[in-house]
Amino acid sequence: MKKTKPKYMQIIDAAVIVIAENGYHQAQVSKIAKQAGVADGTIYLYFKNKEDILISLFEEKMGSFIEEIDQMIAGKGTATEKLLMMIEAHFNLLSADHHLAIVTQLELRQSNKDLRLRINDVLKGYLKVIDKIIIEGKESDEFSSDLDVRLARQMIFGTIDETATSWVMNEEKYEITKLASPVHRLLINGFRSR
Amino acid sequence: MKKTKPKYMQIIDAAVIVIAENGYHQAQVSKIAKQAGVADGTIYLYFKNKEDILISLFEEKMGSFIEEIDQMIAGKGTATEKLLMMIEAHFNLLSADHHLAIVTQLELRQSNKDLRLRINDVLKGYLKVIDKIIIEGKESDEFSSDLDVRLARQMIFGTIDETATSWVMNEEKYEITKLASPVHRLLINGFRSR
Amino acid sequence: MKKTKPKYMQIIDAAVIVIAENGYHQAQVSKIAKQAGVADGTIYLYFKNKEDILISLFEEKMGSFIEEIDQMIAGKGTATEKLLMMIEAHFNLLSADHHLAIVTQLELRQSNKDLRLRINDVLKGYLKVIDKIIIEGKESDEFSSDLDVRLARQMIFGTIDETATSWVMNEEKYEITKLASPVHRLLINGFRSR
Amino acid sequence: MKKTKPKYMQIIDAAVIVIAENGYHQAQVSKIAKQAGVADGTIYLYFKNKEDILISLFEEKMGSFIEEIDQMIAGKGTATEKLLMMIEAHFNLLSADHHLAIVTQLELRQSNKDLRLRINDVLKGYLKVIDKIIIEGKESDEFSSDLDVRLARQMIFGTIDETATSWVMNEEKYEITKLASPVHRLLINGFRSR
DNA sequence: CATGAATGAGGCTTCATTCAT
DNA sequence: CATGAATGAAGCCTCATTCAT
Repeated sequence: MKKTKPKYMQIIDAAVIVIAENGYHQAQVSKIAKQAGVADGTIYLYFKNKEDILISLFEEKMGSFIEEIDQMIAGKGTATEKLLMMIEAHFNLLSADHHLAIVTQLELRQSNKDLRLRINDVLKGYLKVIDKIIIEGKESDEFSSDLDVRLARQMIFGTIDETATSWVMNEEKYEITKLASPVHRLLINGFRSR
Repeated sequence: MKKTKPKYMQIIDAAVIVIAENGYHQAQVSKIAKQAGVADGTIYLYFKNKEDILISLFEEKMGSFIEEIDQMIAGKGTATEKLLMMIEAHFNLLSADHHLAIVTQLELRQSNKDLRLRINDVLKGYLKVIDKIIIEGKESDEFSSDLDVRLARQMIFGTIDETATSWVMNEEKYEITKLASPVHRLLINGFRSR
Repeated sequence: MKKTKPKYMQIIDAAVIVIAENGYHQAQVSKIAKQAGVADGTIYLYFKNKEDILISLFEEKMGSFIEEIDQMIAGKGTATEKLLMMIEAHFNLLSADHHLAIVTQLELRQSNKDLRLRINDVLKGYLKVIDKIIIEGKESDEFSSDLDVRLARQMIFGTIDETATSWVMNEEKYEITKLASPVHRLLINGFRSR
Repeated sequence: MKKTKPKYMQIIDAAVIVIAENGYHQAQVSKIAKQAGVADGTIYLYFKNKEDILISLFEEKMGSFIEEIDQMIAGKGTATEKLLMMIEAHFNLLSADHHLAIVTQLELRQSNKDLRLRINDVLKGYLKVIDKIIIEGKESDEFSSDLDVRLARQMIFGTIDETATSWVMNEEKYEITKLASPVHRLLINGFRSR
């Protein structure tokens, strides 16, 4: 509904820019409104409150990304190949959108516990995709049959996330996209049945 | 110096409890003072400002932990064994101190960028310990000679951190200490030369 | 700009009253807001901070006074007559506004060095007006040709200021406006060429 | 009594230095104590409270100055000569003690109304000396018989004070002692019977 | 739909003073 | 006499949200 109105995405995109350039705690509603070219009050016609902007931001940006991933890896290829595709897609996304990388890896983590719980809800979709790959890998005997799915998922997500955060913190001095393959190899090595 | 005065640690311990029980943004100085059993102003005889309490908290708790780890793994054992000791020590620390686990895994991450940079300085000591183990493992041929140290470090740290955060977020429903061994095995599998 | 908005002067007038009645150090922002009939936060829509209220107060009240004086004495009359007009205008201003007299002669002097420097900037305009009169008097030979302008200025300003301060400190028990003429005579006697 | 103890003057001298170098509002009791080489608490063995230090400071420094003046001008000379001696003594005092000049002309004026009233009590002794000179001058017919004593006193004090304050504000760039004679001449011109 | 002026709660920090040693 | 660690009251300012226009 609201989401089809042009100002909805306009405000979210403004929020990404403002947060990336000013930091989470300096991203006042009035600043986002000015960046979006609307009045402060207009924000509240599209979002319940400030937290709602941030949740929606994460849902729109990461939610659509997760769906893409899900479709991208549907059917074709082995679990090993799918994992590579996923990591590559993840690193490509961050590499392509400088502002979004800063916001998701650094700034949004400063949000309070409530907001982080809501963000985790969105991430659960991502974790499910990871779980699907792991289970598929175990069934196809690519991965060890006694591989603990939760641990493997935490390893994959933790490694990708830490790699991405380090890269952003180092001011993106190197090409993160080139890390997809070696990261993938390390993970697969750990999971492989032998 | 300051650190030998009993009130210094008294205030830090109070801060851990107050932050864990009320959350980062609800941890007012007055609350910490009351918990420590001192007057508000007394805090400022031992700490420059509120941020200084939090930095000191992290330095005292994690800094000493890192030193312990460093000494614990000095000399004895293979890199593989040392990595296990480190993971066990990390999980034991969090498991033994419920409040500290919440503070370091969840609450302190809400701090602003300045504080997080200072926290990262402390963590660098931890990352150095990890690096030492990795390099030792490569030299002893336990780990693959073409293992990228930075990637391996990010994999180790990311996996441990994500495992710990998930555990805290799940309200510590399971024994995280039991995860040390399987986490270790997964990591070693990934690094092993073959 | 701001200055045309009614609340701007409303807040400044409130500040004069609150400072006069409570003293400089007891003039909290919340008290000024209440006196002005606005919320505390509204103050900060019109002033950068508390100091800005006080500077603006002085600029508005004295600044406009100085401009008035400047225009009043433009052209018409001798230097001697102009000096009288100036002294009368000054005493009339204080006499007409009890609160303002207290604020400018007693309370605002308690401000810190920064604020006092800003206040001095405003006063420089007044000193320039005085200087103009002195120079004119010297040129017209009303005043001695070897009269030191700086000294004469300090004598005029010092005498007026001390007279006013004494009057306020004596709780305005006598009519200060009646002092304009004798003060003027004394000063002119001192300056006269003979 | 207390005043004969060496630490009494030690603390007052420390206060002058601390206030001159840090400003009135940055002259904390602890800073004065450190400068005096005593413990904070020791201050309160010699002074009732902080205000008492400042009043005592003014009493000791200006009080003794006023007594000196009073004796210096006793008997000898005309009123005109006495006025010159007084102005010279005043300017010499400020010129000889840089710190004291800053404290009395700039910093102590920031004190609250109560303290300033107490300071005025001390100054009354000075004003009495001035009054004596004026009355003597009127009786000897040096000054006009219809000279208003209060106005003349305010003129003398206001001029001296403004001259001194301007000199301190201009960072004492010129020799204030050289101004005694011309200031004196201007005042005498104003008062002279003719 | 859109505006933007107005609201008002809430917390970190300073520093004069005390008093047990 | 002297110390100095401890006290605790008190205020400026920010910014998410509302609502009259």
